[in-house]
Amino acid sequence: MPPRRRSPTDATESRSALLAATQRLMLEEGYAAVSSRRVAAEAGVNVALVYYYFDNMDELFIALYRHGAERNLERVEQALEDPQPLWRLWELTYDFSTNALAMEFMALGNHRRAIKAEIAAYSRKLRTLQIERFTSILEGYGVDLQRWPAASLILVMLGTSRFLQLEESFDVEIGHADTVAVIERQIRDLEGERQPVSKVATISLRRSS
Amino acid sequence: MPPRRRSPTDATESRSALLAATQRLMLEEGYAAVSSRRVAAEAGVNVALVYYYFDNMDELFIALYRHGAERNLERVEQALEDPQPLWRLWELTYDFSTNALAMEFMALGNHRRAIKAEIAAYSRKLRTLQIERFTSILEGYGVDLQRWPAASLILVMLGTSRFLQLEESFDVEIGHADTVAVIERQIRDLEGERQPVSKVATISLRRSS
DNA sequence: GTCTATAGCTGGATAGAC
DNA sequence: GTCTATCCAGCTATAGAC
Repeated sequence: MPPRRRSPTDATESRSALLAATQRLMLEEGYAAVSSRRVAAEAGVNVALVYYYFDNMDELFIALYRHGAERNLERVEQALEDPQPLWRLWELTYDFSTNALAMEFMALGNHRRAIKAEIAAYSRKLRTLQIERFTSILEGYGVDLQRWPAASLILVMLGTSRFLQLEESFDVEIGHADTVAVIERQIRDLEGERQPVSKVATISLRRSS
Repeated sequence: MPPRRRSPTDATESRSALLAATQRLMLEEGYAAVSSRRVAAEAGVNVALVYYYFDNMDELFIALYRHGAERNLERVEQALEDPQPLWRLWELTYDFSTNALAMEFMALGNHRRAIKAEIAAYSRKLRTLQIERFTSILEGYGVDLQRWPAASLILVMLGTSRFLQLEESFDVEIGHADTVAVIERQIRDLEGERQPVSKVATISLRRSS
């Protein structure tokens, strides 16, 4: 393919195009494929613009991470307002693209300090929120929190779904259906049959803010 | 540091040195740090030797993966012979270096076909073995396998421990102690207090082969 | 804001001497 | 088996014209 040229009228969309291209590349070819040249070509933009909009490649990654993190936090908050927060959490973490991107960032953060710090800060914030809210939700369900602390249920769900997805991206699916069935049965025991996302929740969220 | 020179007498240890250096680099700095030049320097060996012993970098990675995979398979088989196989599986997957390396390989395999295929093949083989053996082990414990298929217990354990470790490598540990406590309580319910690795198991394994 | 041009580095891989 | 030398590609980042 020839590099996509933007129409001359789309002004300072370049920054967004670079972010979008970075995400696309990370998902399709892994973070190692994201070089200034490739991301620029993919965005249909000149290489030098990468350094005009971002101090360096790390900053580009961090900008993308923050953007995704904010969106994800909003989705989690919305899920927590839903009448079936466990079902929503499960759906959220079983969403492929979110998860795959998170994995790429973790692999990337593994050897880049600035990115590592960013991920750690966000993860702590998110986890704290999840535990706090699920503690009262599960209490409402009559769960014995001494035996089953909210943190343990959340981490088991997150860990399992991430692991299943990781394996699935390698076309390994042995035992997955059994595992999903067990987890969904446990959720059903607490929240009943899964219902579609409640629109009421979104409205009440708006009302309360 | 100056590159470590080997004593002139150590003959064809170069190959092993390269493999060891690759593993060290992957663990300490991530797979992206493994270049032919760096791995050669780290092993105290000339760059050209990398291509003498391995067709290309992918083959070097695959050779290292196979070596680790074989060793791991042996350890799993030994764990399955132990009187407390669940405890042993838990310990094995909660071992840091095994896990960290596996993660690096997965990130690497994510965008290198040859490596991806290697990981997939090994994972399927390992999972099949684990499910087969744990099905009869759990049956012996009186577990209701309809409600709790062996695969689901194994995958939840593996997924959770991997996730906890991943987070811990980012210094995020919120809720981890609670989660570990819950899982270890469940194991204790089935296998009693954790005992040190049984030597008898190793002997009986030898006898039966 | 966008581009060209370029410096300076690191990478994979090979040819050929010893 | 081991080494030197080398080719060529791709990368980050900057200077400076427009």
